[in-house]
Amino acid sequence: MGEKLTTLHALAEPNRFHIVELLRVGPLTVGEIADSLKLRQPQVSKHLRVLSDSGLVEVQPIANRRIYKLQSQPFLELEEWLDTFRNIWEDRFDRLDDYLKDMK
Amino acid sequence: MGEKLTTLHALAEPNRFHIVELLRVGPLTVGEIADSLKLRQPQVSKHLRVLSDSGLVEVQPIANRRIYKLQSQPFLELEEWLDTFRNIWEDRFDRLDDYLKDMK
DNA sequence: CTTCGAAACAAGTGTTGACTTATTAAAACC
DNA sequence: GGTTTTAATAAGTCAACACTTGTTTCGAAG
Repeated sequence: MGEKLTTLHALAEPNRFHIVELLRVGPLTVGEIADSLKLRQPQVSKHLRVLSDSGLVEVQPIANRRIYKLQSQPFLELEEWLDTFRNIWEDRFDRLDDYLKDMK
Repeated sequence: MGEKLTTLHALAEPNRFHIVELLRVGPLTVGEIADSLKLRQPQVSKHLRVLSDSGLVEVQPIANRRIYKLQSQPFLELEEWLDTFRNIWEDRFDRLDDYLKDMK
């Protein structure tokens, strides 16, 4: 799976998306996230696993707890990809007409 | 569901992602996409439905055929959202230290 | 060394959704 | 009007995955 697809897949799940929004304020532990989202701890761990595998999140174990924080790379790469579409919107001197001509 | 989530969900499926990559070259009919991806026509129609519902794609019916083309808005909105993270990477004068202090 | 707290791991359940084949709808052509 | 083509819709199957409860691991503290 391409890394862009992995990133998209990780972000597309509502609760994981919510976790990312929570983490943008600052690092959080598993328990804190579980409380916020009203999810059970194991499920939160699963979601964090997916986010971690996709590189969107990083763990830092402190004693008992594991502190999760956002990681910039996947976000930046996804934004780069979206940026490659800009050219398309701009120099679209309507290609649809050309297409229709070819069809005859 | 938020529109960002809808967009992410639509893009996160590998074949739909592939369809978007095909359409960036130019508009295509259902049949052309099905041939390219080696998928059956009904499945391609389903995928296009999802893309259309999310606003990523627009239809233009010409006689028998339906021509699909990309639509810029959802891409731009998603990029805007990603852009709001830039601040975070920059002014992160490591908040992790603060967090650890609070925990004691 | 026993207990307590936090979080990962295991196994099972239910739902979502990607695919299949078959059918229908609608436009073009004979 | 019947046939052909293109694509949407319907119904059913199967796999992926979000969630549950229960158990295990591991560090800290008594």
